[in-house]
Amino acid sequence: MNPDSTRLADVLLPLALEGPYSYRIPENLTLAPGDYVSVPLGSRTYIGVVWALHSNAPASAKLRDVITRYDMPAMSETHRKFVEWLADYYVEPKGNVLRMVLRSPGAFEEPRQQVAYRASGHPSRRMTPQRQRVLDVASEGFAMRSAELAGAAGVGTSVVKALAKEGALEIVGLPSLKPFQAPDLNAGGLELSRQQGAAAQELRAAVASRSAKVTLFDGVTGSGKTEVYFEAMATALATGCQVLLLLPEIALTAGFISRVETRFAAEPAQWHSDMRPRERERVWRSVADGNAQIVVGARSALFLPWKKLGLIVVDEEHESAYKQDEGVPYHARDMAVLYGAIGKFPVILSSATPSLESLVNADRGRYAHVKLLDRHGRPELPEIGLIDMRAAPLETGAWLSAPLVDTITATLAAGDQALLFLNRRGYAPLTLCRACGHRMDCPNCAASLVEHRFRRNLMCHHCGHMEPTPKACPKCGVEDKLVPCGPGIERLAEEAARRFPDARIAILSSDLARGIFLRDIIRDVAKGDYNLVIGTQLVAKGHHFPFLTFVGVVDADLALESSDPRGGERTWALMAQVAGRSGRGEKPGRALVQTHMPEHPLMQALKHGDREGYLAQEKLIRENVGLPPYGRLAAVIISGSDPAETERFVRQIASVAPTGEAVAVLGPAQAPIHIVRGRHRWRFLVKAPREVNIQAFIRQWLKDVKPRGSLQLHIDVDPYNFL
DNA sequence: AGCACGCCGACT
DNA sequence: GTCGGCGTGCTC
Repeated sequence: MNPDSTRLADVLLPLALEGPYSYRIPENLTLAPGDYVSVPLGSRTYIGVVWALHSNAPASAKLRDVITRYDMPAMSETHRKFVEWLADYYVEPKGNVLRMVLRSPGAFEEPRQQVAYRASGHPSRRMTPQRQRVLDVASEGFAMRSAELAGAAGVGTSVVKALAKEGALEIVGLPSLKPFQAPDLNAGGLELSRQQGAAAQELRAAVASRSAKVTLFDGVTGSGKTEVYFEAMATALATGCQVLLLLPEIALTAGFISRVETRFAAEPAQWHSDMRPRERERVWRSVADGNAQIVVGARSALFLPWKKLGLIVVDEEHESAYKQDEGVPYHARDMAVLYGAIGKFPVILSSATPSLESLVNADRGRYAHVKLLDRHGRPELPEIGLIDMRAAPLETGAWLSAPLVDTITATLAAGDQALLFLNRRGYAPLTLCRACGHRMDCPNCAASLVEHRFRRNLMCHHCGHMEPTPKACPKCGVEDKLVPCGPGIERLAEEAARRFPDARIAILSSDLARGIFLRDIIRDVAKGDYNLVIGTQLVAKGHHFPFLTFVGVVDADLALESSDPRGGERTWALMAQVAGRSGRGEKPGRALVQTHMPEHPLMQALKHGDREGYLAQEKLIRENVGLPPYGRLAAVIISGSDPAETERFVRQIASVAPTGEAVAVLGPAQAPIHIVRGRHRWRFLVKAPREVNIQAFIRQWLKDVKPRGSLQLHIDVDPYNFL
């Protein structure tokens, strides 16, 4: 017997499989753990990763052969461990996690040679003006692709083709994937203030320690955190490591990229959901072979096949956008910390309003804590005043109280810019029939439809269902009796136009009328073309409006009213960010907040700029009830299309829940929006002390539970919404 | 994720 | 009597 015939490779496949499958290694192949291979499975072939090598055949399996090994650097042991630990932490099949790594299928195909053209020096036999222009452009020396060349000469690609055929243009092969330039570590560093210099020194020291040290970098908006962590990145790059700068998807803007580019005199690799396959492939391969040294990316950039990652910076670490809620529900900030622990490299978490989780980790001494104050020596928040809405009666159809209106009038009169913030898209969140009382609800969800006047329709914010706004009530048929209830940003704009007829109003919302681009509006606002800005959540994120001196918050109670225990944390971060939009120029900023509960500790803390007091209170509440970060939490979510069948399944799961341990299983309860996309949703919450392995508990509980038919079961470890 | 096997409704 | 719906389960 040939001893080689017993060489086996365990290959992990990007499928919902718990573990790898074994394959025979053909004699002409040499494999090592981490190699990317293609293997047969059923009637198809898949790309997988060699997880282990061994020689003892599993008893039952009918083994097949590995087909090929891809000529690509192997996945590092650190990265493989990362996949395993992540799968384990989120109670997810390893193969599902691998699938997130193999998100660039093009990277495994033979790289197509790109064809470019250059003037050969031979003239064309039949010169035309078009041909002359193409040759003029082509003679400038750079080889260009046909579309670029034709575009620059203002002709069609057929002219280029014809010249190439004649020999007047010669074909050159371009390197199939353009390499990334190496960063220049000393390029565009700005002069740092003394404060910033000290913070940079601390971060550099953390990076230089080359250990799994996590630093919470806590700096006021406008304090120049970015420039400071750039220095830490330079330190890491100097040791020959790759650096990942994670941003919430929405913050990945051209403006931010150009700051990185200026600092390091090289365009960083970018990674986000909206990339073309070719660029995706380029970045994936460049990360694998180490050519891409700096990657600026959204959360999924964690899964790039890092050759030698040496630092992760998580900007805006408190952002809920880091929590993925489809597929594998991972939290990118937490997984960045996990990667650092496995790869033994530092991680920097940066925020002006850090999450309670990170702050408590800093308190416990698990994270280092570096603070940075405002450059102008301003307090953390601008002056925030409260308007007690119980004492400020509103006319029907109006949402702006007299003090708010007066302040805006004064602000505009002074030639300054004001912002009105309302975290609600559309015109009105609710539409009722005044004749019969019918409410316009989504046919697929247990939620009301939101009227959007710009788009002239009613829309469900949970499933995307849309229907034209009807004239007559669909229930009783009476016309013109449908009335909008409550404000959305579009309706607020209407009121503002009425009250401030001379204002130049800009509306910043994710759904605008067709043909209007958010980017253009944001630019014009920053230029001062508008003096009253009305916006939803997205105005809160990082835009710099130098002329803005006043912010009015129309309804500060929205997040607090929901019974989600994180409502307070969210409200604080949102208020701090929104209020922080004002006073970024020369003049100090001011904010007024409309609330029905001015005596609420959070509102009082906002008024007094007392973050520490608010945090102490919030920590106390969480600690008393054992919520994160003082306890562990996981949600078990069951959904199904048939209500009775779903409930039966839920009861069955409830009946096998282990009891009497330190772990509490709360529920089942219907989810807050109990029908979404026609699926009925229930949820259990599992609450455990920090020292308990909650994943093991859930695995044990659900090991024999099999959702059948339309039923689905999802496990969400560290759910973002507690309720 | 595919794809095949399997058991219940409307057709040549 | 068959064609085919997609529910279930397996793939090294």
